[in-house]
Amino acid sequence: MDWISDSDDLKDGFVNTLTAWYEHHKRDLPWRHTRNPYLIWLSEVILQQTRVAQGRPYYERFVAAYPTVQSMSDADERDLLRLWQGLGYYSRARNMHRTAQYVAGPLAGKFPETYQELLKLPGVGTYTAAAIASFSFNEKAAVVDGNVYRVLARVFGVEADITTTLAKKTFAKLADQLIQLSDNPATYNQAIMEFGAIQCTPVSPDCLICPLQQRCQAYLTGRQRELPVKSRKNAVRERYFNYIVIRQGDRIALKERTEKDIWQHLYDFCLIETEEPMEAFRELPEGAILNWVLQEGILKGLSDERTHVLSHQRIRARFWLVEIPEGRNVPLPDGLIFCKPSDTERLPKPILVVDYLKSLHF
DNA sequence: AAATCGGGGGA
DNA sequence: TCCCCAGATTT
Repeated sequence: MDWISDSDDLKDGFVNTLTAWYEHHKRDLPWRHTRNPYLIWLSEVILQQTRVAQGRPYYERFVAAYPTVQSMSDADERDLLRLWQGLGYYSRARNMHRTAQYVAGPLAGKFPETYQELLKLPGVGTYTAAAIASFSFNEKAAVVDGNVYRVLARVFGVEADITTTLAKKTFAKLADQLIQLSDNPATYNQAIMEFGAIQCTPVSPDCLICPLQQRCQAYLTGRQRELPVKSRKNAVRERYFNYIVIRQGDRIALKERTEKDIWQHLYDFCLIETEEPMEAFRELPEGAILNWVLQEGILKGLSDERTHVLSHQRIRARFWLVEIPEGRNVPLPDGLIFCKPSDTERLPKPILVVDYLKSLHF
């Protein structure tokens, strides 16, 4: 009886080839020296939508600052955000803190050990749950990330649009079939992602020395550039940020961002957003308090327009530095608070603000 | 199902 | 420029 179909044979070769390839090509990365689920989880959250080269130094700093889930649970959330500064997608840091508190508290320090249980943690979705379940506990849970979409789409010639729900299910099913054939799901999951990151890259994959070359639908039909199929392109919104940087002595007025917008719980300056570039800030229809600040203050400088690009927004920012004379007691608008240099340094801020503050020292 | 959430780096 | 990165959550 033919209980192994051609298709299964192909898949088996794929799994074995990738696993063998990995043993010879894997990078030496810090989170590959442990099975500690806390450290694996920490690395995976940091690496969500983040390149290894960018995330690695953050991982090192987080491990040094918070070596255990208990220590992270005990941390001030602002300190976590400050350490996260520059990584982007800041809700990851807050979800990370919530998970740390949940594990350290109700779970008594014991990390969940199965895919289904891991999935319940804040900030842990299908990818991260599969990663922890396999890397730490060797569960046959298939990771499906950007690398996996690309490798599977090319090798197996899957033309489904990866932005659609149906395609996600198709890829997840294929990935699940594949990992069932593996003797070591932890290694296989690492292997397919590493292969996508190093060999089967988005642009100009290194097909000439590819061990899957003669089994790759994309290579055999010259469609490496067309696969995977990804339709949706992001509309970029234009925004104009006019920052009033209120300074008195060495203190600067900062404000926590609390609205439902980018950079939640990070700190920036007094912000006036406009639909068009603003030239004369003294004519703004704003609150009386701000007007008083602007009248009492002395305009010390106006920065060039800086463009800050996010995935869905292009922000044009200008910074108006307003000096309040020492000794004068000027009430600040809404949530603004004067911060001494050490506090300004300690608070989490968007890179746009960090860069401006650096330029201020000259 | 689609929108939203950062910042950086490679080609 | 454009693409996309060890995605998750909200709308």
